[in-house]
Amino acid sequence: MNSYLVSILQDALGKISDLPKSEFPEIQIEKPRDPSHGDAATNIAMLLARPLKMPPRKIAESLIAKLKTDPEKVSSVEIAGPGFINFRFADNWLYQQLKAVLDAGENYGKGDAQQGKKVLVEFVSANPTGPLTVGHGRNAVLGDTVARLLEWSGAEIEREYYFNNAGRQMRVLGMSVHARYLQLLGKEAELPEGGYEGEYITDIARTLQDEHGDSLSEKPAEDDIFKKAAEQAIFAEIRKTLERMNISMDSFFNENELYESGAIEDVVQKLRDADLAYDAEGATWFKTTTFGKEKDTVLIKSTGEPTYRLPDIAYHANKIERGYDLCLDIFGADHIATYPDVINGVKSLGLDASKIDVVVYQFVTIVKDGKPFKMSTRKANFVTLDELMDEVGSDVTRFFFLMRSPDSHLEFDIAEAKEAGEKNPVFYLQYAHARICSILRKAAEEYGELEDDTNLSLLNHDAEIRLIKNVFDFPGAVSQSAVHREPHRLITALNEIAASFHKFYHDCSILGEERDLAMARTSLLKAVAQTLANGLGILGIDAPERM
RNA sequence: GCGCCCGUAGCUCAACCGGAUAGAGCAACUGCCUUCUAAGCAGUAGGUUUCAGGUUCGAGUCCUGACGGGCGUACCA
Repeated sequence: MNSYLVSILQDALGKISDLPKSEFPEIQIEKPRDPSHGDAATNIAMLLARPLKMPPRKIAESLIAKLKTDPEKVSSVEIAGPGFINFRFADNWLYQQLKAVLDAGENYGKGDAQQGKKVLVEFVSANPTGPLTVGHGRNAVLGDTVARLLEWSGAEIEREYYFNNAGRQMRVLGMSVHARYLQLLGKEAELPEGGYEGEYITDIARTLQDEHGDSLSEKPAEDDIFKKAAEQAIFAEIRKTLERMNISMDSFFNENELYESGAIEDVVQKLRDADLAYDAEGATWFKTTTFGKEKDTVLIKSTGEPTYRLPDIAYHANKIERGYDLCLDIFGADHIATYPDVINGVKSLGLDASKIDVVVYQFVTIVKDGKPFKMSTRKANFVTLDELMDEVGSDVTRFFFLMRSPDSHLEFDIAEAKEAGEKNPVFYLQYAHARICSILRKAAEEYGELEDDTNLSLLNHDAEIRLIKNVFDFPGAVSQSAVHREPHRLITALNEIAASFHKFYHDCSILGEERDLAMARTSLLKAVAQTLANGLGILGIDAPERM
């Protein structure tokens, strides 16, 4: 519809002015906030006021005089306010589109903006040092949902989890298990400096005890067996947690591969060749001052250990070399500072860094017992995602993380999510879907199955028209959410559909109505239920048939 | 100090690329179940969009500067 309006406006535009085509401002069609302003509006007359040196309303008048609208599509065109041109859609067009929604079914809302693109979404990527916490939840849910949105835009998606099982963190983790293991055997042992205090460490030690008795007691704390046991147990838990949240990874990428393949050394060498890396003070540096940073950045510490930036660069280079059209990273605001280094690193290797894009989300503030709660994996001060899902389920968990803009700090009130039961906004959507399903079941009993020749033009109640129009907003909401990587936009649109449905439910009945009308309304509700189900599906949330 | 994000109703947050009278939920108050699920609907109240300038037909949105909050700014990840 929008492209139709743009094309007839362009025609009319050509007739009223002799401006060269390149000077025309882009014709924007938007949906007015206030429904009394019609179904679509354009501000083109206002944009032309300056170049044409005419008052906007005058321009709008002459534009409309030349506008050839198809009465089957547009029922009225009006000038309003400072110079908006408002269009109202013809009812017949609405009915045709509604039919199209029903025909599209579970594909309704799919677009082709990313058709044929191969996209890698990397998210979660928590190192296996402990269970996933509520803090990781936003990353996990956001990443998965953005992936789903891109799938709905036609992209071919791969979900990847990047992790590092070497390094200091993991060493301390293994030593922590070792200490707990000795304690279980009744021996004196202390957690290492900065050790992991969580209960799960003892559980892992107990498993080792069950399998090996005391035969490991002479092993040094750094022995791989402790670390490996921890990694395996923790990863198993992480996978389970993700699965519970409806998240399924396609691949797990171990940072270690980058060392084994020589990719790390390769990066350093190439940077040296490009005169962007040098040795000083026992360390190897990346000349980030070349790119406008205040200081150069250490790539390899004087201990010989790389900083995380080096494998990050190698990893992103690896992703691009694997041939994706887009590599999307999901990370928290605390990692934003490293992003330019990675981009500059990748560029310096002669790769196309424009294929990398990033979704940054702001921190989650956990509110527990009415107070902000500081979490630390190491100190075992955390609420795990599993605990949260035990309380509220995965639907509520996902919804909470998605309902706010990624740019916005998210306050996650545990108590509120727990008691959320009836008040929880996710139920508003699910309830609408369940309510429709219930009606459809009863309508099928009373009137039999839908027939193809349903007379949709019987739908002319205000509540019906509003509902139809809201359903039409869905594909746009999906594509906008995908483009901006902001799932909350989709939630807003779904909320409006649900609200319009609940209003319809109140105003219009089906059972007891004359058959033709009942059938028409049943068709409408099928379209609404389908739309809600599609939308909830993108959010990874169940669309229940009964509640 | 510098960089990024944020500041909107009592609270948590929306507002599509700069559009028309800034919207929801929660909390408060008033109505609506003999009738397809009241996990709902309708209504009342609640705002100088932190402040001061600027840009223009038009600013919550863009620019500058204050103020307030978060996160960075490591040879930690």
